Amino acid sequence: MIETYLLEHLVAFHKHKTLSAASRALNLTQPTLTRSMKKLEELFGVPLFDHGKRSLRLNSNGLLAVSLAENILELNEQMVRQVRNHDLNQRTLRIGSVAPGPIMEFAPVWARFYANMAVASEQRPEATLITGLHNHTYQMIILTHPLEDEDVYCQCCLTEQLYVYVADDTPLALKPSVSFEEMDGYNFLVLEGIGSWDPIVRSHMPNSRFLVQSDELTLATIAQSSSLPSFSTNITLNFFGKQPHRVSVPFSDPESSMRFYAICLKGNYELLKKWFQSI
Amino acid sequence: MIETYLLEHLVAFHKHKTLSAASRALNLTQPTLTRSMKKLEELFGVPLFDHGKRSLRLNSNGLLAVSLAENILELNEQMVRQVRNHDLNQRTLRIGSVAPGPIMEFAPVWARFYANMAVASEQRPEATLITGLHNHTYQMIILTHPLEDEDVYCQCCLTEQLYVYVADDTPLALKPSVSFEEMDGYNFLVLEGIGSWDPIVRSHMPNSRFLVQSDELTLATIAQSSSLPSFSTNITLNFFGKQPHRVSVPFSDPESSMRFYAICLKGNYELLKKWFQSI
DNA sequence: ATCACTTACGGGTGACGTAAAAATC
DNA sequence: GATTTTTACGTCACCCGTAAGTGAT
Repeated sequence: MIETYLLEHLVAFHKHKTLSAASRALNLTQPTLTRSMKKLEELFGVPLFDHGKRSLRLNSNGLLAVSLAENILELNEQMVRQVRNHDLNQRTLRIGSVAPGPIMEFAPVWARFYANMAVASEQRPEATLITGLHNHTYQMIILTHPLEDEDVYCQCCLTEQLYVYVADDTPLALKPSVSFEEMDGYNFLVLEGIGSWDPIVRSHMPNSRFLVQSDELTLATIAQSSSLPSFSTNITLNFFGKQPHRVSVPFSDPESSMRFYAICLKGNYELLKKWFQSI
Repeated sequence: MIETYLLEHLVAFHKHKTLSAASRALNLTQPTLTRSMKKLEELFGVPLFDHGKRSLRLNSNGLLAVSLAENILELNEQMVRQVRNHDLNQRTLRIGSVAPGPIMEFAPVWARFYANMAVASEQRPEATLITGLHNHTYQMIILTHPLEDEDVYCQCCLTEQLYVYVADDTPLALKPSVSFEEMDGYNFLVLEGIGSWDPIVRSHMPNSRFLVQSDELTLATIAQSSSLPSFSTNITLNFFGKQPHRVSVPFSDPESSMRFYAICLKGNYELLKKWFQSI
C-alpha cells in the first residue's frame, strides 16, 4: 500500500514538470522528491521514469500511475469533506414549514429542546419539503395535512386561527366574528410570505386586493395611519404582540382555522421524540 | 490529506471490532492504534468514535469514514496492480493468429527482433482477435484478409500453399498437382488446430473424412504405417522438416493458397515497424 | 482476574534538509 | 554559469513498542 504523501509528490512532479519546481510548490527540497520518486518505483516494482542525467520524465507507467493517483487524492479530499459535512448535518436540526406560524411558535421551543444542536428552520413549498424530507435535507417538515406514508411519523402540533386585524374605532371591531363573505371586497395589508394562508384568503375573498408588505414594521406603520384592515392569528399576536388601537376579530368560516402536522422519517423519531411528547 | 496507513488502521478497527483484535491482525500493538485513531479524529476534525472507558465504537461519522476509506484503499491496491500490469503489457508482445502457419514461420523472427520483450503468440478465432486488438489484448493479429478500419495498419506478410502429403510409392506422388475435386472422398489425417484451413478443406472435399490427431508425433507415426494422405504446406515443411518416403503434391485450386495479413493499431505501428519493414 | 482502552516514555526507522558533485543547457 | 538531478550525511520527527494505569466485566 502506497502512502498518500508519495502520491502527492508524484502528482506534483507531473504538474510542475521538474522536481525542483514541484519541491518549491510543496515547500520541500529537491533531494526529498528524488528519494520519494525512487521509493515510488520501488513500491510499484516497475520503472516509472526515464532517468536522464539532467532530466526526469514520467514514462508510460508513470503517466498511468499519476492519473490513478490523482483520482485517489481527489477521493481522499472528498472523504474529509464528506465526513465533516456529515458531522455538521448531524449537529443541525433542519426543519421546514409551509407557513411561518409554526416557526414563530416553536423556534424558541426547539432552541431550548435541542440546545446542543444548531436549529435551522425555513419556509418552503410543500413539494420541496416532502422531497427534502426523504433525501434527508430536513429532519422534520410541517404541513397543513397529515402525510400517508409507511416510513413517516406524523403528529398534529398546532392550530392557527385567522383574524381580521382592524382599528378599534371601526364598526367591524365590535363584531364577535366575521365571515370571508362579509369581508370580500375589502383591501388588506398583508405580510409577505404567509405561505399556506395565501391561497385561502385569495380564493375566499376574490374581490379583495392584497397589498403585500415585505416586513412587519412597514406594515404596522402603514396600518396605524390608514383604515386598511390586515390579518392576525393567535400565533402572530403572541409573536409580535398586540398593536395599540387595533382589535382582532375572528373569521367564522372553518377554513380560517388551520391545523399543522409535524412529520419526520421514523428513523429520526428518536431524535425528535422529546419535543413530540411535549406537545 | 490523510495517510494511507491511518486508513488501514481505521478499516482494520472496523473489521475486527476492537483495537486489540485489530492490532493483532496488523501485527501492531494496541497503543499504536489508540494513537492512530486519535490522529484520525484530529485530521478529520470531527469525532469519529464513542469513547467508552472500556470500549471504543465508531459513531455515525466514523462509519461513513470507514466506508469511504475502504474505497480508497481498494483503489490504492488496484492502482499498483494496474501499473504493474501495464508495465508487463509493455514488455510482452502479444500476437494472435487465425492459423498456426504464421506463428510457426515468424515466432523465431519475432523472438530475434524483440529480444528485450516476451513474445506471446496464440491461435484464436477471428472474432476474438479483432475485439482483442481493439482492447489492447493483442498488439498484432494475423487474419486471412485485410481489415478495413481507419485506425489500423495492415500488411500482407505471408502466403501458405496447401499440399497433399502422401507416400512416395503411390500413383498420386507422381502428379505435378491435384485438385480438391480429385481428392474428394479420400480420408485424411489432419493435425488438430489448423484454424482457417479447416473450413476450406471440409467444404471443398465434402465426401472426405478428416481424422484429427492431437499432436504431430502421433500423426507422423500413423502416417508412416498407413496409406492415408495428410496435409502439408510450405510452412509446415519448413517447420517440421520433410518426412522420409513422403512427397508433397500441391493443390491446384486457388483456395489452396492462403494469404495472411498482419494487422496492428496505428498506435502500435512504431513498435512493430522494424518487423513490418523486414518482410 | 481479565480484558480493553489510555497515558507516558523511550527507541529506531525514515522523512527531510544541507552540502556538494555531476551533467546538461 | 545557471539549472536540474543525484549522492552523501546529519538531524529530527514520528511511528511504534514497552510499561504502567484506569475502568468495566
